[in-house]
Amino acid sequence: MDKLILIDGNGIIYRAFFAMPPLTNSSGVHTNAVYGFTNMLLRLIEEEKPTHILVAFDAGKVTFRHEGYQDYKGTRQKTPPELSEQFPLMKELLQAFGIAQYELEGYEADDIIGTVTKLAEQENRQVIVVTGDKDMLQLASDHIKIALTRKGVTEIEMYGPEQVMERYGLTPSQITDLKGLMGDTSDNIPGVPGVGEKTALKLLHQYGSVEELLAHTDELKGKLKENIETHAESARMSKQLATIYRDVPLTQTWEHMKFSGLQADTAVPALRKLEFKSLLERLSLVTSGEAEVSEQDIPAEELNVKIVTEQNMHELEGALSQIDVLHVETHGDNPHQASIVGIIMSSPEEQFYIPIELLKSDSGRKVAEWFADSKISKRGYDLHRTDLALHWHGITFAGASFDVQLAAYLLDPTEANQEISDLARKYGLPSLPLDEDVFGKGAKYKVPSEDVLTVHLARKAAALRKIISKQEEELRSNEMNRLFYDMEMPLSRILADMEKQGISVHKDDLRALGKEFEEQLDKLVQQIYEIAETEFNINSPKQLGEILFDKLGLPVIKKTKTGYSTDAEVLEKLAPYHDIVQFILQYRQLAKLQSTYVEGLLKEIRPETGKVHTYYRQTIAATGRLSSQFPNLQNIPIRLEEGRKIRKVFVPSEPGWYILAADYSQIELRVLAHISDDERLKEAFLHDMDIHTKTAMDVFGVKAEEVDANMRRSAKAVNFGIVYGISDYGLSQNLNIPRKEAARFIEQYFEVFQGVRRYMDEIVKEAKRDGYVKTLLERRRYLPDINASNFNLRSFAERTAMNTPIQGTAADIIKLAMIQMDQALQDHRLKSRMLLQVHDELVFEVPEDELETMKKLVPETMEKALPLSVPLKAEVSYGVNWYEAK
DNA sequence: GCACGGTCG
DNA sequence: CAAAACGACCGTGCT
Repeated sequence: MDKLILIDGNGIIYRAFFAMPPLTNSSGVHTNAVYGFTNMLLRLIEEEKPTHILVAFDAGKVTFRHEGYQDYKGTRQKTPPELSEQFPLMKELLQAFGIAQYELEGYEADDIIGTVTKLAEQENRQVIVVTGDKDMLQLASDHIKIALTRKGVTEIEMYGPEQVMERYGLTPSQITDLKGLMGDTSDNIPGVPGVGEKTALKLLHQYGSVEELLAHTDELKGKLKENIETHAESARMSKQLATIYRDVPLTQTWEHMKFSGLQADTAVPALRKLEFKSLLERLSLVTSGEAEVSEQDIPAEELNVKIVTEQNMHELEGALSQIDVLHVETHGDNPHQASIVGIIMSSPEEQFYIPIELLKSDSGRKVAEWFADSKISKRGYDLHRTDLALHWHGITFAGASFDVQLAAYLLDPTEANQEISDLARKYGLPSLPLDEDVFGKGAKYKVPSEDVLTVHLARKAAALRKIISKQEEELRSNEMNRLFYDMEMPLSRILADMEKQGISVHKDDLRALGKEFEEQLDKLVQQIYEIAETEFNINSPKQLGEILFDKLGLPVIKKTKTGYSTDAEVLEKLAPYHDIVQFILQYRQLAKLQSTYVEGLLKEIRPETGKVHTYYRQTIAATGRLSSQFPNLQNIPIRLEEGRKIRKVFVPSEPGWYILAADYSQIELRVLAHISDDERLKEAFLHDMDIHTKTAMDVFGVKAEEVDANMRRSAKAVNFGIVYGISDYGLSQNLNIPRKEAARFIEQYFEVFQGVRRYMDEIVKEAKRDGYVKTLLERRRYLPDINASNFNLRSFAERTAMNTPIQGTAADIIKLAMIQMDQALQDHRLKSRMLLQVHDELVFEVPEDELETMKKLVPETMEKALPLSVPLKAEVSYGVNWYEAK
């Protein structure tokens, strides 16, 4: 028999909010009401096993128009933002649960419930109405039970007509009479003064209804008689007000309310997102079908995994054409130095574990050829790392066609480090033991026995196959196929090539530079100790703070969480007070160069090649940018001359070759001009004007020749601010001016660049509506805090909404340029090699006879990478080292 | 492992 | 009023 659970959405979430202790997820969004609601919901599903569920909401976005729920507090009050931010979360969760929700403009949840129960009545269906509002008892009947929440929402009490009679001695329909007499202050139902529940019940037991009572007021006496006669109209009206409307023009049919059990693949990720761990555990009790087994590991026998030896190698060779998933387990953060722990080659029917030594040996030749064949497509997790690790073990890897890690990154670039087990859980697949549990963590890392290892890797491969089909669907529905298959996948191979190639570092010159720094540092240290009249660790901000502020009594400009701030900004301000400060600033600068760029870089040079091989990570930056590690070659000094010298040690790897570098000019502002479609900004770039000068002219309303250095500097800061998601405070800090003045600049900017203002407004609105923002090429970034009540979180999300499409589109563009450049080098049969990417810059090493070609080809390719409504501009230069390529 | 500070785009 | 620019990595000190 059908059973419908009908929930008063607003009422329950409101009660849950006040009943539950405050609860926030790790990013500070309140979730307590959603938690309470969900807890109750899961319990009801378990206990009542409904076939249909509908959650009714008041129409309108955040305003409570309905009154019934507010008897809790006794007075009307505005919905706190901590609660209103939970409505979208709740609705999203219901959707993930496959539970119908309904709201209709101009009607309250009560009205919808009244109407649905009326229809159910007519069709002989069973309904449980879940509400905190006693008024609803009027709906009780043989078919309709009212589940009244008590103590918030954790307990419910079920009312049929008998229970109503037991409790009040009234029939359900008399509940309206009761309200008519006693009223309800929170609902603005006046009732009759002086009549409370007791009197009202007594009168109703005697007369049955408001009408009947009013017809017999002559039988009453004293004050009561007077009150009732005076307020007879109020009593009638109050009864009317308390009567639930039951004729809403519904568009939702019975079929829409159907509930066929929670589906783990959507419910699990939704609960995980909310960080409801205890509910996740309960979920297995109420999910249907497949999900029942989802908590279990796949039994080892079912994996059908074979360990490959010289003897049975032919079996693997025979199955090669069936292998559709590959997993290479590596150990070590740096893939250029990673060990290979194990390799699983997996087909839907059987899986093969092949030891790396066997693969390297003569007997493994055929399999190694399979790995190297770019025409054979390989699917797996982090194939970029796989490629590098295998490369340094002498195995060529080619033909990557689907990388699960990369797909997971595109589907949610902010979710950090999504391991295979995390993804299996996300998609409700059979669970995997954690790597941490199999191998141990950090220093305790240990490769388990071959049996254990083999089974673990086979489980991973089996999970990958299923994850891939889920991701294929998700990529397609997010319209990310082009981004994935035509951009990130091909780029992954190009990055690996660049990294394997590496860039030569002139070790002796670097050591010599270190020597120079050393001598200067020694002098500075002595001078600092002398002035301080004591020796201390200058590298310790704590000790330095004590010297500057306690001992020397300099004014405290800024504090950190743990004590005095001693950063460069503070020291600059302190410089006029004391000579020591200049020395400390110089010390800091040199110490940084020495430790990070001389010593750090020296450690990363491979003795065999004299090169550094960075590792570009494609799945870290939330905006779509690359990051660089071991060493980071994206933050080599350039702004100050002392540091810039470091660039002299980056040299071509072949004699007579050159380093050639090309960088995009103002790519982010050009992107902004395109996506905001701002006429003024577009015009500036169409005429290739100096954008900061042009901004100064427009903002300050002066001619080009009237723009002084200071105006240009301010305009430049404003342009940066615009790209970062402007705030008057941020600008005021940057320019060291009062906030009000910064606010004026911004206002003037927006007056002129109205298209930019429109873009900023629109993108934030879009983010609030969709929960994410996109780049030109459909790269997404979710912004869960965009509707947060916490000002900080919300503001941050808003700035991110403004910045990400800009920074992200710029990242898209240079990635396209790299792919096209890689192709161009092949097409032109050039020996030149692409070595580095630094966000808006590409660095090559080029033989002399290709210089002329490359000087044209590189900027042209970069400029054509993605046609926009404004031209892209790339500037090229070259020299005998990276320093000279300026 | 976290806090701080500094380097880049 | 609050609190603040966007995105990264890495070395040192200290718990």
